[in-house]
Amino acid sequence: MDNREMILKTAKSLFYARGYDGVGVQEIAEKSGVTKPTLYYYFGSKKGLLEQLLTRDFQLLEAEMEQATVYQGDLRGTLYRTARAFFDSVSRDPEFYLLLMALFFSGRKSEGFRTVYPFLERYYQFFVKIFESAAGELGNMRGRQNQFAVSFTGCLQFYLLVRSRDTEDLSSMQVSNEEIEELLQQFLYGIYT
Amino acid sequence: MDNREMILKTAKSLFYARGYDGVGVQEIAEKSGVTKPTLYYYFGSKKGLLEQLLTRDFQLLEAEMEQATVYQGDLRGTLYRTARAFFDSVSRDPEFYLLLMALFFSGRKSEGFRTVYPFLERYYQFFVKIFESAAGELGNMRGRQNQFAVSFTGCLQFYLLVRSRDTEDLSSMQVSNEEIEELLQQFLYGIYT
DNA sequence: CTTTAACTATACCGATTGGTATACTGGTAT
DNA sequence: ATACCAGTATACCAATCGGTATAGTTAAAG
Repeated sequence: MDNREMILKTAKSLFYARGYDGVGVQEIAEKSGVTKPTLYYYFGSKKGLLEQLLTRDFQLLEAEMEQATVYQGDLRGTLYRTARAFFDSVSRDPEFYLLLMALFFSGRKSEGFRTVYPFLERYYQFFVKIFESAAGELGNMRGRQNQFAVSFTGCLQFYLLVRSRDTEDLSSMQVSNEEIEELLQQFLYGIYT
Repeated sequence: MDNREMILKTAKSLFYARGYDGVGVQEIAEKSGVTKPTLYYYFGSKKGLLEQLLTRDFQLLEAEMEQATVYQGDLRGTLYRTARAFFDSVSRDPEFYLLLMALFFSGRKSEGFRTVYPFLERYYQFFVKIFESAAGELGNMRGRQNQFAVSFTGCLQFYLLVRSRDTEDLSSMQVSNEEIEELLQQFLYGIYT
């Protein structure tokens, strides 16, 4: 693995564990086996490092979401594929996903938040698009696409969160098809089923 | 307002805006109109400051949740009161609530997370309790209390989150009774209603 | 009048922060 | 042979980090 790659990998892991502001450039360089000027040669600044990290890992995430969220006349099926893609993405790289969440919830005026915001905004649009496409199936939405998108992502997020609460080993954070079905059932028909 | 109070207030506001790790003790002291030793006299450490801040503001939050979550033979009513109390708490002190979220999602090995975790664990139990009390109404839960609690809090959280995304002015983050009814409807009976 | 305790300021600590000036390396193109 | 260039290391910068030793200052209690 070349130095650039090594730095990105180390940074992701450290940012995940102790937060963007909690980790110094010095430590990232050391644990990557390089010196600071090398890091600054590639990334220019600490913010630049985060940006390139996000840009790279978001490409995978978006590519998967792109094809999972294609509406094929069946809301439930689309949501299922989306949820499946979502959980797969996360279990492939849990550190990255939890880093995203941390950055999203960090202070609105922090560098971390401002850097991650445009990425997450685009990501969120995939979910909105699903419900917009399903307008025929859902009847008059009265602008509720956003509410649906929010509560669906909310379900996914928090399902994951509680999972990660118990399991210290993130790599085993697999979500089964049956669990997705249950989650979907509740989302579509409520808890009285 | 005395110094201690002033420090707590300033710290909350700064931690909210730029994150626990993103704010130095120096700045908190300065903006509170005191010097660092004064701050350390009262709180002992930066972590101590955060702890006392959480302890104080959590008392209000818990007191409200305590009475809102009392089950009175009616799940929907209980959830309604809980949601109402939740949104009221948040709109009374949005900075505090968003600080909680930020800390919760911050790296598992960060000081901020470790400090806030026990508080949030207790908070979450209020939601679990609701669904446990409603066992008679919901039939065999097959251990799904947690899943319900998670997805309910998830709905609340993300409803709020998207609200706060658009409105820069947090103080106007009021959620109407009608909105709560809609949210509840969806949670209980799904989106096909 | 003095002791005590709560509180606050001056001035400092070593360590770390993000970032850089400068020089050097190895390989490649002319 | 030489000029160039991507990449790397040594050594440094001012500023800030969390935290503290010490010396007041103030007001109430004995």
